[in-house]
This record gives sequence, structure tokens and C-alpha cells, in this order.
Amino acid sequence: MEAPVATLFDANTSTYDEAEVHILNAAHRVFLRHGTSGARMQQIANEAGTTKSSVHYYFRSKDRLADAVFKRALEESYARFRASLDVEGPFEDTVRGLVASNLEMIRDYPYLAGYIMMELHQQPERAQQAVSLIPGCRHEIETKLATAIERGEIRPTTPAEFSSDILSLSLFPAIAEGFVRALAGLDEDGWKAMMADRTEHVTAFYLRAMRA
Amino acid sequence: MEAPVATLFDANTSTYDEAEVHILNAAHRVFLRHGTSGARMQQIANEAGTTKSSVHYYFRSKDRLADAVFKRALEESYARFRASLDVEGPFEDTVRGLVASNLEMIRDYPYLAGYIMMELHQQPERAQQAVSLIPGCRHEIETKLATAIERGEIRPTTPAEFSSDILSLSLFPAIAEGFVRALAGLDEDGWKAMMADRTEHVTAFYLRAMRA
DNA sequence: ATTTGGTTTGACTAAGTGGTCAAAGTATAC
DNA sequence: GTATACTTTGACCACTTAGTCAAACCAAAT
Repeated sequence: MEAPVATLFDANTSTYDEAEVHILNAAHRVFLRHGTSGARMQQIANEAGTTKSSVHYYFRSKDRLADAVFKRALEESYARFRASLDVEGPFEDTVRGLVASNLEMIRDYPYLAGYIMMELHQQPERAQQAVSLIPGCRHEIETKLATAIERGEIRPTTPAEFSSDILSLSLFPAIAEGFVRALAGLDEDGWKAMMADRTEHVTAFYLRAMRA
Repeated sequence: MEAPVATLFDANTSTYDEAEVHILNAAHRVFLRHGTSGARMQQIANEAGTTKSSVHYYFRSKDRLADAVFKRALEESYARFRASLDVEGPFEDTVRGLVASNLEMIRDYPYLAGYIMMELHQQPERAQQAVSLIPGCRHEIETKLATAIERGEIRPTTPAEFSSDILSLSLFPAIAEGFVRALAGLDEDGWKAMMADRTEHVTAFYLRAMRA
């Protein structure tokens, strides 16, 4: 009766062997839905069509498995995010790229953002580690932002504000989907329509707000 | 070694007797930090300075206790939110009031918003129930919004978009504090400074973006 | 055919886990 | 004092949980 959770890396790309990937994918699904503390090794084994012992054989402990899932979840989100930072051109394109990468991530893996938020809520100290997986990102943002401000494309702002504003507008609605929908009395179609338009809405919204 | 969690209703205002309030406050602290599935009845008892049996005596089961905490957490956030909807005057004041109520809530109970997000992530079906605790809110928002649009104070938008934008900008940074801070390389003082300025930033940001 | 390496499995354990219960405490009314 | 109602407690239970382990399995190499 549970809603399906999309899985990363369905095509086997890495050094993991097949069974290991199956287990990791299963763990991914279970952890994303229930969080680390809510997930059960037995359920992961069932989901992977194997036994609990096998899960332990490959990942030794729940903690290590949780780490592997968390790390992979972050890497997947970062790949898209990072790529959209390398786009040249007007600042508007950068904004649109960042927003689009976040929203595409959410479309493909609906539970991912909420899962990461949950994990960071319970273990805030992991934020540092989490961010360190996007090398150069901070510097890249600072540079792009400074250039745009200097060129008069947007009014002055700090990297922290920029990140907060962009991430908020793109990620929050998905994390709080149920809440927002209930609050506004939106059915599923209404929500989909809104999300389909969200990239353009957020991009235009941000640029109007920050026009120099 | 755990960071302290602010407790609601420290003054005894309701029909609960004293021991019950102590237990509920303790449960509040533990649930907010660890989520329902991560919380342990024993820890709640310790935190309340009593025994597990007493906790069961007053609340029968973990589920009921979790419900009580969840409901009270929502009611506390709503009281502020709701009040700021009743303010008369220009739409700018409504926006500022809503943003301020959210940010004050976060300042006073840092883990509250993240906790609610976690719970809704794990049990999305509770969103309906959650929202039903703010009666009339939806209608109030629709009216205020329609009036503001008609008066030309802001450009046309939907209640869903309005709620998403306002809630995103005010709540997300707090939920993702660790992440944003690490991403922007902000120390504690830098973060505090940003949050102190956040109400005005978000209000002005939203109004610039939505100016008709 | 036998050895050798990795893999899979089911039975098992030890430490929690939420929850029960009857006995003991405690205040109040009679 | 004692009966009554509520509260508190520690011992206890059934069940779940992560994790172990040795035996069985299996494929490839010798």
C-alpha cells in the first residue's frame, strides 16, 4: 500500500556488484520513506528480495548502510546542482538553471529533499560533511554573484541570502507538499499544474525581487 | 550533550494536572529532536524525572503521546499565524505579519518546523488533519489576497502560490540552517545577523517581486 | 573430482522496545 | 483510624531489533 519511491542509478554504473546495487537501491527506497531511525533492516532485505544476513554481509551495519544511502542521495542532488552552476551567460540563466535543477531532482525523486532535511534535523553535525561533497560550489556561487552584482544585473545580496532564497523557493513546496495543498485546498491536478509552472514562476519571481 | 529544546506552555494554562504537563513537555522536547520513530519512552520518562510506567499511566501509549505532542506543536504555530491574518491595513502589513509570526515561532522553538516537516514526510495523510486545526484560515487568505489584487497592491497570484512563496521564504532557512550555513560558510554570528534581518528582507523581497 | 573463494541462508543471540500489572504509596474525606 | 480514590513504582512480559555464525551453496580453477 505504500507509494513507490524512485530509485537512483537503476543502471549499474559503478564498482558495486549486482547484489550490492540491488540492496543499496532497496535501502534507498526504505530510508527515503521512513528515515534512518524508522527504517528496518528486515524491510530492506524484503525489498531487495534477499535476507537480512546478506544485507549485513555487504554493508556490515545499519549505520554504514545509512551512510552509503545518505552519501549517494547527496551526490545525486549535487550532480545536477553543480552542473547548472557552470552555465555561462546572463545571471537570469544561472538562476533558472539552479531552480530547474532543484525542481527536476524533486520531480524524479520526490522523497529525496525531505529525507535529507530529516537526516540533517536529527544529526545537524552532518551538514558540514554534506556540503563538503560539492567541492568548489561555494566559491563558484560567490563569483557568479559578485559578477552579477557588479554588472548591475541584480541588487547587492550575500551568498547566504541568495542560497536561502533560491533553495527555499524551489525546495520547500515539495517538502511541504501535503501541507501547502491542504492549506490552499488544491487537488492533485492543481498541484501538478503549479509545479509545472514553478521553475518559471520562481525564476521570474526572484529576478523581479532582486532587480537592481 | 544534546542541545536544549524550548518547551511550550511552561506556564500551566490548561486542564492538565502538573505531572501530566511535565511529561508532555518532556515528550515535546524528545519528539521534536528525534521524531516519533526516533523517540524513546524511557528517555521521555528520564527527561520528565519520572518512570516509564507513569508516562503510560497518563498517555496510555506512545501513539497517543505522539498525537498529543503533534497537535500541541501545530496549535502553538497556528495561534501566531492566525493572529497575524486578522490585522487590518495595507497588504504589506499582512505579509510582514505572516512572515514575522513564522520567524518568531522559529526563534522561540527552533526544532518545531523541522519536526512538523518530518512527521508529515513520514505520514503525509496527516496533512489534512494538520491544516484542519486552523479553521477559517484558507478563506481568510483567499479574501485578503483577492482584495489586495483588486486594489492593485500586488499582481495576480493564487492562494497556493502565495502560501508557498511566503512559507518557503520564512520557514525553509530555519529548517535547513545547518546546510545553508555550511554552503555559505557562515558562522553563528553571521547566521544570527541574517535571521535578525530576515523578516524585513522577506517582506521587502516578496513585495518587490509581486508589485503590480 | 576436489579445492578454493566468495556468497547465501536460517537459526540464533543479546539488547532494546512498548506496554502491563499488582503492590505500595499518598492524600482526602469520613 | 480507616476507607476510598488517585498516583507512583519496579518487576515483568511479549515482541522487535540489529547483528552473529557456522553450515550450506555455488562457480571457477586446478
